[in-house]
Amino acid sequence: MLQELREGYGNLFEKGLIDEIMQVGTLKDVPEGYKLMDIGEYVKGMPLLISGAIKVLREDSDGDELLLYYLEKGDTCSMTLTCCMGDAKSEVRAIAETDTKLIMVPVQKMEEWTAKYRSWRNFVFESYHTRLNELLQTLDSIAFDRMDMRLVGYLKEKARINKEDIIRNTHQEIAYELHSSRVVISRLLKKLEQMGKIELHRNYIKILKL
Amino acid sequence: MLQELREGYGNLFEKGLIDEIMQVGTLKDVPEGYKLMDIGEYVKGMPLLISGAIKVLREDSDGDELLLYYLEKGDTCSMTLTCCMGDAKSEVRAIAETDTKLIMVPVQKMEEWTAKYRSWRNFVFESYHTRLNELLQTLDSIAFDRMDMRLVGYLKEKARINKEDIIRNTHQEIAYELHSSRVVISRLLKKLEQMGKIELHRNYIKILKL
DNA sequence: GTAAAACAGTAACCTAAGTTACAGATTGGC
DNA sequence: GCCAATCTGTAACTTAGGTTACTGTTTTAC
Repeated sequence: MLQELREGYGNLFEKGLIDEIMQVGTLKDVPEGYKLMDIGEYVKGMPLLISGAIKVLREDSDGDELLLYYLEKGDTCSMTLTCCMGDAKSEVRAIAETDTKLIMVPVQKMEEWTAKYRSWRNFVFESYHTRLNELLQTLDSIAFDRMDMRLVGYLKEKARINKEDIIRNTHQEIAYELHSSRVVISRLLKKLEQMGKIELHRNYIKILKL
Repeated sequence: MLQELREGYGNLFEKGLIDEIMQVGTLKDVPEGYKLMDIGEYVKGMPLLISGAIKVLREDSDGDELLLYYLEKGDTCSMTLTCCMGDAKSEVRAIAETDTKLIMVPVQKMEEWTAKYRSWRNFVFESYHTRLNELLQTLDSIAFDRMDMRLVGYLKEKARINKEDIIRNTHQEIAYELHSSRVVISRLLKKLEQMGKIELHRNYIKILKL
């Protein structure tokens, strides 16, 4: 675990903090598709991502989903952060987008470290900052962009996160995450294909130039 | 200032912190409509609200606006919080919705107090928590609700914030904050009037039962 | 191998909401 | 008082995107 910690957080955290994390943290490997957290669940630990990616989703009362953002190496879940203090329930769902390696830290340490370690404070606030901004960007795209632009953004981001130019999803799955319908997504994807920007296949999409 | 501080934050903050705020904070009265912060500006101070309300808005590249949420007594701006650590620019605009009284605290104290005072840490995290959740609710309403529902929610919230059942705004102003067009808002408002839920007048709307 | 399920393409249609245009009423400046 | 600006109401039209329905193809289960 020490190696992973040093690699991802070594230049962020001071020595003492690294030691403490080593003592109370547990290294976990989660497979793609694994549900790390669901809406209404209580938060038990705080994840520090080492590798892979986690998608964070919102769901409304009818069960409609909406992708909020991805967490990557060096990120942590700010939703978790807020929940640690009061023992509040999660407002979001978190699912491993790829195979993911992370360190779980018990929430009890949060408060203590915030007082004790400057680097931890910085990390926590930095984390809030990026997460809030990503949430704002998601909100922007929903409020201001049309579906075709949102779809292009989605494909780009997904390709970046998965580090390949192939999106291994059905149209239906994409529709879920963008909170649209399968027919609409198929329609727009077909347009993108006709523009020569992507190539459509069964169960996957090849990105040419977006 | 001491009285205001005790009233709004007395049971939240410990004695030492109250003293420090007294030393470095400045009490300010801002009139309705005053712009406290704009997009791209650097954050200089952190507001602790005593009375009144502040609306927080997002703007896209075309200048289209969108109301995010209101800040009230006991609230602070979490955008400011994140900005304090790194010296980042503001991502949002903040305008006094009503005449507002607040205490401005220089951002330099943030870091120090977070380490020093337990009550300050709790306040900061609590603040993040509520703000993130409000942002999520705003996002929900944009992603999942139709404009008529959003309008009803807007009127309700505005009435609550202003503590009266009269909304002193033109249809155009409402359209801006909901990121819609005047004609659409007029249309929907007329429907609400026909349902007996509101009463329309020039420059104001009377809420009957929503 | 065969039946069932999953996936994608497409057409026809519907609706919420944005746009343009214009008219009448009220208000404010002078 | 008078003109200009502001505010609201309404009609006609457009469009993005959601819905339903029905293909044919590929994959999976048995």
